[in-house]
Amino acid sequence: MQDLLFDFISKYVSLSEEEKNAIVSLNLFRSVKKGTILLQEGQKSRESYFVLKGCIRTYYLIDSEEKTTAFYTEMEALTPPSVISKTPSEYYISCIEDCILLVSNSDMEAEVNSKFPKFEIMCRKLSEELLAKERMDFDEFKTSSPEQRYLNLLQSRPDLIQRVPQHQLASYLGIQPQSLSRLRARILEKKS
Amino acid sequence: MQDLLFDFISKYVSLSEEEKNAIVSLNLFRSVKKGTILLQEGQKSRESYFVLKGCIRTYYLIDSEEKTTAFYTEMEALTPPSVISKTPSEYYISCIEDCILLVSNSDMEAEVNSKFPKFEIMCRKLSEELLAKERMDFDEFKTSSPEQRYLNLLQSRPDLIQRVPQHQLASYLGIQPQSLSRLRARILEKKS
DNA sequence: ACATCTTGTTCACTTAAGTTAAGAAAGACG
DNA sequence: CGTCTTTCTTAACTTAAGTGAACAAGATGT
Repeated sequence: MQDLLFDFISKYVSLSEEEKNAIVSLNLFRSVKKGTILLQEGQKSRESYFVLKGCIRTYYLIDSEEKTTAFYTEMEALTPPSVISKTPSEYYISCIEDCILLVSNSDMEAEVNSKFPKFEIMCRKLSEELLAKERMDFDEFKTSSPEQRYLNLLQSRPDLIQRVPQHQLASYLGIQPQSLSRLRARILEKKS
Repeated sequence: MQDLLFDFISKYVSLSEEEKNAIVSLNLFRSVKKGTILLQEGQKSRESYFVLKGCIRTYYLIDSEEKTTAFYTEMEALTPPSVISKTPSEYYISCIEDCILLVSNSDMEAEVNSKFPKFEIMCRKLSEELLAKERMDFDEFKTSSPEQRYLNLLQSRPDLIQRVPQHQLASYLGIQPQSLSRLRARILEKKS
Protein backbone atom coordinates (compact mmCIF):
# COMPACT_ATOMS: atom_id res chain seq x y z
CA MET A 1 0.00 0.00 0.00
CA GLN A 2 2.85 2.38 0.85
CA ASP A 3 4.46 1.57 -2.48
CA LEU A 4 1.40 2.91 -4.26
CA LEU A 5 1.89 6.19 -2.44
CA PHE A 6 5.58 6.46 -3.20
CA ASP A 7 4.99 5.58 -6.84
CA PHE A 8 2.53 8.43 -6.97
CA ILE A 9 4.87 10.88 -5.25
CA SER A 10 7.72 9.91 -7.57
CA LYS A 11 5.83 11.50 -10.43
CA TYR A 12 6.42 14.88 -8.81
CA VAL A 13 9.63 14.70 -6.76
CA SER A 14 12.20 12.02 -5.92
CA LEU A 15 12.43 11.17 -2.25
CA SER A 16 15.40 9.94 -0.24
CA GLU A 17 14.98 6.99 2.12
CA GLU A 18 15.11 9.41 5.01
CA GLU A 19 12.26 11.42 3.55
CA LYS A 20 10.22 8.31 2.90
CA ASN A 21 10.70 7.22 6.50
CA ALA A 22 9.61 10.63 7.69
CA ILE A 23 6.34 10.16 5.85
CA VAL A 24 5.76 6.64 7.09
CA SER A 25 6.41 7.69 10.68
CA LEU A 26 3.55 10.17 10.44
CA ASN A 27 1.11 7.27 10.50
CA LEU A 28 -1.31 8.64 7.97
CA PHE A 29 -2.95 5.46 6.76
CA ARG A 30 -6.51 4.84 7.82
CA SER A 31 -9.02 2.12 6.94
CA VAL A 32 -12.62 3.30 6.71
CA LYS A 33 -15.86 1.36 6.37
CA LYS A 34 -18.39 1.97 3.60
CA GLY A 35 -20.94 4.56 4.67
CA THR A 36 -18.58 6.42 7.02
CA ILE A 37 -19.09 10.17 6.95
CA LEU A 38 -15.69 11.87 6.95
CA LEU A 39 -16.97 15.43 7.06
CA GLN A 40 -20.34 16.98 7.81
CA GLU A 41 -21.91 20.24 6.72
CA GLY A 42 -21.15 23.03 9.18
CA GLN A 43 -18.15 21.19 10.60
CA LYS A 44 -14.72 22.80 10.75
CA SER A 45 -12.03 20.41 9.67
CA ARG A 46 -8.36 20.55 8.88
CA GLU A 47 -8.14 17.18 7.17
CA SER A 48 -7.14 16.34 3.61
CA TYR A 49 -7.68 12.94 2.04
CA PHE A 50 -5.80 10.86 -0.45
CA VAL A 51 -7.57 7.74 -1.70
CA LEU A 52 -5.37 4.66 -1.88
CA LYS A 53 -8.28 2.27 -2.32
CA GLY A 54 -12.03 2.76 -2.56
CA CYS A 55 -14.19 5.72 -3.44
CA ILE A 56 -15.32 8.79 -1.53
CA ARG A 57 -18.00 11.23 -2.55
CA THR A 58 -18.78 14.86 -1.78
CA TYR A 59 -22.39 16.04 -1.62
CA TYR A 60 -24.51 18.98 -0.54
CA LEU A 61 -27.84 18.75 1.24
CA ILE A 62 -30.12 21.19 -0.59
CA ASP A 63 -33.85 21.14 0.22
CA SER A 64 -33.20 17.80 1.94
CA GLU A 65 -31.94 16.42 -1.37
CA GLU A 66 -28.42 15.07 -1.75
CA LYS A 67 -26.56 16.82 -4.57
CA THR A 68 -23.44 14.84 -5.41
CA THR A 69 -20.69 16.94 -6.95
CA ALA A 70 -17.61 14.75 -7.00
CA PHE A 71 -16.18 11.27 -6.64
CA TYR A 72 -12.58 10.62 -5.65
CA THR A 73 -11.13 7.21 -6.42
CA GLU A 74 -7.72 5.51 -6.32
CA MET A 75 -4.79 7.96 -6.41
CA GLU A 76 -6.95 11.06 -6.16
CA ALA A 77 -6.60 13.77 -3.53
CA LEU A 78 -9.12 16.01 -1.86
CA THR A 79 -8.60 19.04 0.32
CA PRO A 80 -12.04 20.47 1.08
CA PRO A 81 -12.41 24.17 0.24
CA SER A 82 -13.46 24.74 3.84
CA VAL A 83 -10.00 23.63 4.98
CA ILE A 84 -8.39 26.25 2.74
CA SER A 85 -10.80 29.04 3.65
CA LYS A 86 -10.94 27.95 7.32
CA THR A 87 -14.72 28.19 7.32
CA PRO A 88 -17.37 25.57 8.20
CA SER A 89 -17.87 23.00 5.45
CA GLU A 90 -20.75 23.48 3.04
CA TYR A 91 -20.80 19.84 2.08
CA TYR A 92 -20.53 16.26 3.29
CA ILE A 93 -17.87 13.71 2.46
CA SER A 94 -18.76 10.06 2.73
CA CYS A 95 -17.23 6.73 1.76
CA ILE A 96 -19.29 4.84 -0.77
CA GLU A 97 -16.99 1.81 -0.49
CA ASP A 98 -14.66 0.40 2.15
CA CYS A 99 -11.62 2.65 1.78
CA ILE A 100 -7.96 2.88 2.59
CA LEU A 101 -7.18 6.54 2.92
CA LEU A 102 -4.27 8.73 3.70
CA VAL A 103 -5.43 11.43 6.09
CA SER A 104 -3.34 14.49 6.81
CA ASN A 105 -4.12 17.73 8.59
CA SER A 106 -2.97 21.20 7.67
CA ASP A 107 -0.78 21.75 10.76
CA MET A 108 1.14 18.64 9.92
CA GLU A 109 1.42 19.59 6.28
CA ALA A 110 2.79 23.00 7.22
CA GLU A 111 5.40 21.36 9.45
CA VAL A 112 6.46 18.84 6.82
CA ASN A 113 6.52 21.52 4.14
CA SER A 114 8.87 23.70 6.14
CA LYS A 115 11.10 20.77 7.09
CA PHE A 116 11.28 19.29 3.57
CA PRO A 117 11.13 21.88 0.79
CA LYS A 118 10.57 19.02 -1.64
CA PHE A 119 7.09 18.65 -0.23
CA GLU A 120 6.36 22.25 -0.88
CA ILE A 121 7.38 21.66 -4.49
CA MET A 122 5.28 18.53 -4.76
CA CYS A 123 2.25 20.28 -3.32
CA ARG A 124 2.61 23.17 -5.74
CA LYS A 125 2.94 20.88 -8.74
CA LEU A 126 0.03 18.74 -7.64
CA SER A 127 -2.22 21.74 -6.97
CA GLU A 128 -1.35 23.31 -10.30
CA GLU A 129 -2.08 20.06 -12.08
CA LEU A 130 -5.36 19.52 -10.24
CA LEU A 131 -6.40 23.09 -10.92
CA ALA A 132 -5.74 22.65 -14.64
CA LYS A 133 -7.69 19.39 -14.62
CA GLU A 134 -10.58 20.89 -12.67
CA ARG A 135 -10.83 23.78 -15.10
CA MET A 136 -10.89 21.42 -18.08
CA ASP A 137 -13.59 19.31 -16.45
CA PHE A 138 -15.61 22.41 -15.69
CA ASP A 139 -15.21 23.65 -19.26
CA GLU A 140 -16.33 20.30 -20.60
CA PHE A 141 -19.35 20.34 -18.32
CA LYS A 142 -20.36 23.83 -19.42
CA THR A 143 -19.99 23.17 -23.10
CA SER A 144 -21.95 19.94 -23.29
CA SER A 145 -25.48 18.62 -22.82
CA PRO A 146 -26.42 16.08 -20.12
CA GLU A 147 -26.38 13.34 -22.74
CA GLN A 148 -22.92 14.35 -23.96
CA ARG A 149 -21.70 14.51 -20.39
CA TYR A 150 -22.90 10.98 -19.74
CA LEU A 151 -21.21 9.70 -22.90
CA ASN A 152 -18.06 11.53 -21.94
CA LEU A 153 -18.07 10.02 -18.46
CA LEU A 154 -18.52 6.61 -20.06
CA GLN A 155 -15.25 7.28 -21.90
CA SER A 156 -13.22 8.95 -19.20
CA ARG A 157 -14.26 7.11 -16.03
CA PRO A 158 -16.21 3.97 -17.01
CA ASP A 159 -15.51 2.47 -13.59
CA LEU A 160 -17.66 5.13 -11.91
CA ILE A 161 -20.75 4.04 -13.83
CA GLN A 162 -20.28 0.55 -12.44
CA ARG A 163 -19.40 1.29 -8.85
CA VAL A 164 -21.67 4.26 -8.11
CA PRO A 165 -25.49 4.23 -7.61
CA GLN A 166 -27.38 5.76 -10.53
CA HIS A 167 -29.07 8.50 -8.54
CA GLN A 168 -25.69 9.74 -7.31
CA LEU A 169 -24.37 9.64 -10.86
CA ALA A 170 -27.38 11.61 -12.10
CA SER A 171 -26.78 14.28 -9.51
CA TYR A 172 -23.10 14.34 -10.50
CA LEU A 173 -24.17 14.92 -14.12
CA GLY A 174 -26.42 17.76 -12.99
CA ILE A 175 -29.74 16.03 -13.71
CA GLN A 176 -32.51 13.99 -12.02
CA PRO A 177 -32.26 10.18 -11.73
CA GLN A 178 -35.33 9.80 -13.96
CA SER A 179 -33.67 11.90 -16.64
CA LEU A 180 -30.55 9.77 -16.52
CA SER A 181 -32.65 6.64 -16.86
CA ARG A 182 -34.48 8.09 -19.86
CA LEU A 183 -31.29 9.39 -21.43
CA ARG A 184 -29.66 5.97 -21.15
CA ALA A 185 -32.70 4.38 -22.81
CA ARG A 186 -32.45 6.99 -25.59
CA ILE A 187 -28.80 6.17 -26.19
CA LEU A 188 -29.48 2.43 -26.33
CA GLU A 189 -32.23 3.06 -28.87
CA LYS A 190 -29.91 5.10 -31.08
CA LYS A 191 -27.30 2.36 -31.13
CA SER A 192 -29.71 -0.28 -32.40
CA MET B 1 0.39 49.49 -11.12
CA GLN B 2 3.25 47.62 -9.46
CA ASP B 3 1.80 48.45 -6.08
CA LEU B 4 -1.35 46.53 -7.01
CA LEU B 5 0.80 43.51 -7.68
CA PHE B 6 2.75 43.74 -4.45
CA ASP B 7 -0.42 44.29 -2.45
CA PHE B 8 -1.72 41.09 -3.98
CA ILE B 9 1.45 39.14 -3.26
CA SER B 10 1.54 40.37 0.32
CA LYS B 11 -1.60 38.33 0.99
CA TYR B 12 0.51 35.18 0.56
CA VAL B 13 4.12 35.99 1.50
CA SER B 14 6.02 39.08 2.60
CA LEU B 15 8.74 40.19 0.22
CA SER B 16 11.99 41.99 0.93
CA GLU B 17 12.99 44.99 -1.18
CA GLU B 18 15.55 42.81 -2.90
CA GLU B 19 12.90 40.32 -3.86
CA LYS B 20 10.57 43.03 -5.11
CA ASN B 21 13.36 44.41 -7.27
CA ALA B 22 14.02 40.95 -8.65
CA ILE B 23 10.42 40.81 -9.82
CA VAL B 24 10.39 44.27 -11.32
CA SER B 25 13.60 43.56 -13.22
CA LEU B 26 11.89 40.67 -14.98
CA ASN B 27 9.87 43.17 -17.00
CA LEU B 28 6.63 41.28 -16.95
CA PHE B 29 4.17 44.09 -17.54
CA ARG B 30 2.46 44.23 -20.89
CA SER B 31 -0.26 46.49 -22.29
CA VAL B 32 -2.66 44.76 -24.67
CA LYS B 33 -5.37 46.16 -26.92
CA LYS B 34 -8.99 45.01 -26.84
CA GLY B 35 -9.52 42.14 -29.25
CA THR B 36 -5.97 40.80 -29.01
CA ILE B 37 -5.81 37.04 -29.08
CA LEU B 38 -3.27 35.85 -26.51
CA LEU B 39 -3.51 32.15 -27.29
CA GLN B 40 -4.99 30.17 -30.15
CA GLU B 41 -6.35 26.66 -30.33
CA GLY B 42 -3.64 24.19 -31.29
CA GLN B 43 -0.88 26.54 -30.17
CA LYS B 44 1.77 25.47 -27.68
CA SER B 45 2.44 28.16 -25.15
CA ARG B 46 4.35 28.52 -21.91
CA GLU B 47 2.74 31.78 -20.82
CA SER B 48 0.71 32.51 -17.72
CA TYR B 49 -1.31 35.69 -17.26
CA PHE B 50 -2.19 37.87 -14.34
CA VAL B 51 -4.74 40.59 -14.98
CA LEU B 52 -3.86 43.95 -13.45
CA LYS B 53 -6.48 45.85 -15.43
CA GLY B 54 -9.10 44.78 -17.94
CA CYS B 55 -10.73 41.47 -18.73
CA ILE B 56 -9.65 38.40 -20.65
CA ARG B 57 -11.84 35.53 -21.75
CA THR B 58 -11.26 31.89 -22.62
CA TYR B 59 -13.39 30.21 -25.25
CA TYR B 60 -13.58 27.07 -27.35
CA LEU B 61 -14.55 26.90 -31.02
CA ILE B 62 -17.05 24.04 -31.25
CA ASP B 63 -18.96 23.59 -34.52
CA SER B 64 -17.79 27.09 -35.46
CA GLU B 65 -19.54 28.42 -32.34
CA GLU B 66 -17.67 30.26 -29.62
CA LYS B 67 -18.21 28.63 -26.23
CA THR B 68 -17.03 30.98 -23.51
CA THR B 69 -15.97 29.22 -20.33
CA ALA B 70 -14.27 31.84 -18.19
CA PHE B 71 -13.58 35.50 -17.61
CA TYR B 72 -10.55 36.75 -15.73
CA THR B 73 -10.64 40.28 -14.37
CA GLU B 74 -8.54 42.47 -12.06
CA MET B 75 -6.27 40.49 -9.71
CA GLU B 76 -7.07 37.11 -11.25
CA ALA B 77 -4.52 34.67 -12.61
CA LEU B 78 -4.67 32.19 -15.44
CA THR B 79 -2.26 29.43 -16.35
CA PRO B 80 -3.80 27.55 -19.29
CA PRO B 81 -4.11 23.79 -18.74
CA SER B 82 -2.11 23.30 -21.94
CA VAL B 83 0.87 24.98 -20.26
CA ILE B 84 0.71 22.49 -17.39
CA SER B 85 0.17 19.44 -19.58
CA LYS B 86 2.58 20.74 -22.27
CA THR B 87 0.08 19.94 -25.00
CA PRO B 88 -1.45 22.18 -27.69
CA SER B 89 -4.16 24.46 -26.36
CA GLU B 90 -7.77 23.41 -26.77
CA TYR B 91 -9.05 26.93 -26.38
CA TYR B 92 -8.53 30.58 -27.25
CA ILE B 93 -7.72 33.44 -24.92
CA SER B 94 -8.67 36.92 -25.99
CA CYS B 95 -8.84 40.37 -24.41
CA ILE B 96 -12.34 41.78 -24.32
CA GLU B 97 -11.05 45.11 -23.02
CA ASP B 98 -7.79 47.00 -23.22
CA CYS B 99 -5.67 45.24 -20.61
CA ILE B 100 -2.61 45.61 -18.50
CA LEU B 101 -1.28 42.12 -17.93
CA LEU B 102 1.55 40.46 -16.19
CA VAL B 103 2.90 37.78 -18.49
CA SER B 104 5.27 35.12 -17.26
CA ASN B 105 6.56 31.94 -18.84
CA SER B 106 7.17 28.63 -17.13
CA ASP B 107 10.97 28.62 -17.60
CA MET B 108 11.18 31.91 -15.84
CA GLU B 109 8.86 30.78 -13.08
CA ALA B 110 10.98 27.68 -12.52
CA GLU B 111 14.07 29.85 -12.23
CA VAL B 112 12.50 32.32 -9.82
CA ASN B 113 11.01 29.52 -7.76
CA SER B 114 14.36 27.85 -7.29
CA LYS B 115 16.09 31.14 -6.51
CA PHE B 116 13.44 32.38 -4.07
CA PRO B 117 11.71 29.61 -2.10
CA LYS B 118 9.14 32.21 -1.05
CA PHE B 119 7.76 32.15 -4.57
CA GLU B 120 7.34 28.45 -4.41
CA ILE B 121 5.30 28.93 -1.25
CA MET B 122 3.23 31.69 -2.78
CA CYS B 123 2.52 29.61 -5.88
CA ARG B 124 1.43 26.66 -3.76
CA LYS B 125 -0.87 28.76 -1.62
CA LEU B 126 -2.33 30.50 -4.65
CA SER B 127 -2.90 27.25 -6.54
CA GLU B 128 -4.51 25.62 -3.53
CA GLU B 129 -6.77 28.60 -3.06
CA LEU B 130 -7.71 28.77 -6.74
CA LEU B 131 -8.38 25.03 -6.80
CA ALA B 132 -10.69 25.32 -3.81
CA LYS B 133 -12.46 28.27 -5.45
CA GLU B 134 -12.76 26.48 -8.79
CA ARG B 135 -14.28 23.44 -7.12
CA MET B 136 -16.82 25.55 -5.29
CA ASP B 137 -17.77 27.35 -8.50
CA PHE B 138 -18.10 24.03 -10.29
CA ASP B 139 -20.25 22.66 -7.48
CA GLU B 140 -22.46 25.70 -7.59
CA PHE B 141 -22.83 25.37 -11.34
CA LYS B 142 -23.78 21.71 -11.10
CA THR B 143 -26.32 22.16 -8.36
CA SER B 144 -28.25 25.06 -9.87
CA SER B 145 -30.46 25.87 -12.83
CA PRO B 146 -29.52 28.41 -15.52
CA GLU B 147 -31.78 30.96 -13.86
CA GLN B 148 -30.20 30.38 -10.45
CA ARG B 149 -26.76 30.63 -12.02
CA TYR B 150 -27.62 33.98 -13.56
CA LEU B 151 -28.96 35.29 -10.26
CA ASN B 152 -25.89 34.02 -8.50
CA LEU B 153 -23.59 35.71 -11.00
CA LEU B 154 -25.56 38.92 -10.45
CA GLN B 155 -24.58 38.60 -6.77
CA SER B 156 -21.01 37.43 -7.04
CA ARG B 157 -19.70 39.31 -10.09
CA PRO B 158 -22.19 42.04 -11.03
CA ASP B 159 -19.46 43.85 -12.97
CA LEU B 160 -19.30 41.00 -15.51
CA ILE B 161 -22.93 41.50 -16.50
CA GLN B 162 -22.12 45.11 -17.33
CA ARG B 163 -18.82 44.73 -19.11
CA VAL B 164 -19.36 41.51 -21.06
CA PRO B 165 -21.57 41.01 -24.19
CA GLN B 166 -24.73 39.02 -23.46
CA HIS B 167 -24.01 36.19 -25.87
CA GLN B 168 -20.68 35.55 -24.18
CA LEU B 169 -22.39 35.63 -20.80
CA ALA B 170 -25.01 33.16 -22.01
CA SER B 171 -22.33 30.78 -23.16
CA TYR B 172 -20.57 31.20 -19.81
CA LEU B 173 -23.84 30.25 -18.09
CA GLY B 174 -24.11 27.19 -20.29
CA ILE B 175 -27.13 28.38 -22.31
CA GLN B 176 -28.06 30.08 -25.61
CA PRO B 177 -28.25 33.88 -25.89
CA GLN B 178 -31.98 33.67 -26.59
CA SER B 179 -32.49 31.68 -23.41
CA LEU B 180 -30.62 34.26 -21.38
CA SER B 181 -32.76 36.99 -22.87
CA ARG B 182 -35.94 35.11 -22.03
CA LEU B 183 -34.72 34.22 -18.55
CA ARG B 184 -33.93 37.86 -17.82
CA ALA B 185 -37.40 38.87 -18.97
CA ARG B 186 -38.87 36.17 -16.71
CA ILE B 187 -36.96 37.49 -13.71
CA LEU B 188 -38.07 41.06 -14.36
CA GLU B 189 -41.68 39.89 -14.57
CA LYS B 190 -41.40 38.08 -11.23
CA LYS B 191 -40.08 41.19 -9.50
CA SER B 192 -43.02 43.34 -10.56
C1' DA C 1 -24.88 59.23 -45.23
C1' DC C 2 -25.16 54.61 -46.32
C1' DA C 3 -24.31 49.84 -46.06
C1' DT C 4 -22.72 46.26 -43.02
C1' DC C 5 -21.91 43.66 -38.95
C1' DT C 6 -22.63 42.83 -34.25
C1' DT C 7 -25.65 42.50 -30.57
C1' DG C 8 -29.85 41.78 -28.18
C1' DT C 9 -34.80 40.80 -28.16
C1' DT C 10 -39.02 38.46 -29.44
C1' DC C 11 -41.89 34.73 -31.31
C1' DA C 12 -43.34 30.12 -32.72
C1' DC C 13 -42.08 25.60 -32.55
C1' DT C 14 -39.30 21.48 -31.09
C1' DT C 15 -36.86 18.89 -27.87
C1' DA C 16 -35.24 17.58 -23.55
C1' DA C 17 -35.22 17.87 -18.70
C1' DG C 18 -38.15 18.48 -14.25
C1' DT C 19 -41.99 16.56 -11.64
C1' DT C 20 -45.14 13.39 -9.81
C1' DA C 21 -46.56 8.93 -9.28
C1' DA C 22 -46.45 3.95 -9.65
C1' DG C 23 -44.37 -0.30 -9.81
C1' DA C 24 -40.45 -3.68 -10.53
C1' DA C 25 -35.89 -5.34 -9.02
C1' DA C 26 -32.25 -5.80 -5.86
C1' DG C 27 -30.38 -5.60 -1.11
C1' DA C 28 -30.47 -5.43 3.85
C1' DC C 29 -32.05 -7.52 7.95
C1' DG C 30 -34.49 -9.73 11.43
C1' DC D 1 -38.08 -16.82 4.42
C1' DG D 2 -40.69 -12.71 4.12
C1' DT D 3 -40.58 -7.70 5.11
C1' DC D 4 -38.78 -3.29 4.47
C1' DT D 5 -35.91 -0.17 2.21
C1' DT D 6 -33.24 1.41 -1.39
C1' DT D 7 -32.56 1.69 -6.16
C1' DC D 8 -33.98 1.89 -10.78
C1' DT D 9 -37.19 2.23 -14.50
C1' DT D 10 -41.39 3.71 -16.94
C1' DA D 11 -45.12 6.79 -18.06
C1' DA D 12 -47.87 11.11 -18.33
C1' DC D 13 -47.66 15.74 -17.83
C1' DT D 14 -45.34 20.36 -17.02
C1' DT D 15 -41.76 23.51 -17.61
C1' DA D 16 -37.74 25.35 -19.50
C1' DA D 17 -34.13 25.37 -22.75
C1' DG D 18 -32.78 24.67 -27.85
C1' DT D 19 -33.66 26.16 -32.58
C1' DG D 20 -34.64 29.01 -36.51
C1' DA D 21 -36.20 33.23 -38.11
C1' DA D 22 -37.27 38.01 -38.00
C1' DC D 23 -36.44 42.53 -36.38
C1' DA D 24 -34.54 46.61 -34.03
C1' DA D 25 -30.71 49.21 -32.10
C1' DG D 26 -25.81 50.24 -32.07
C1' DA D 27 -21.37 50.19 -33.64
C1' DT D 28 -18.09 50.12 -37.51
C1' DG D 29 -16.39 51.23 -41.81
C1' DT D 30 -16.21 53.50 -46.26
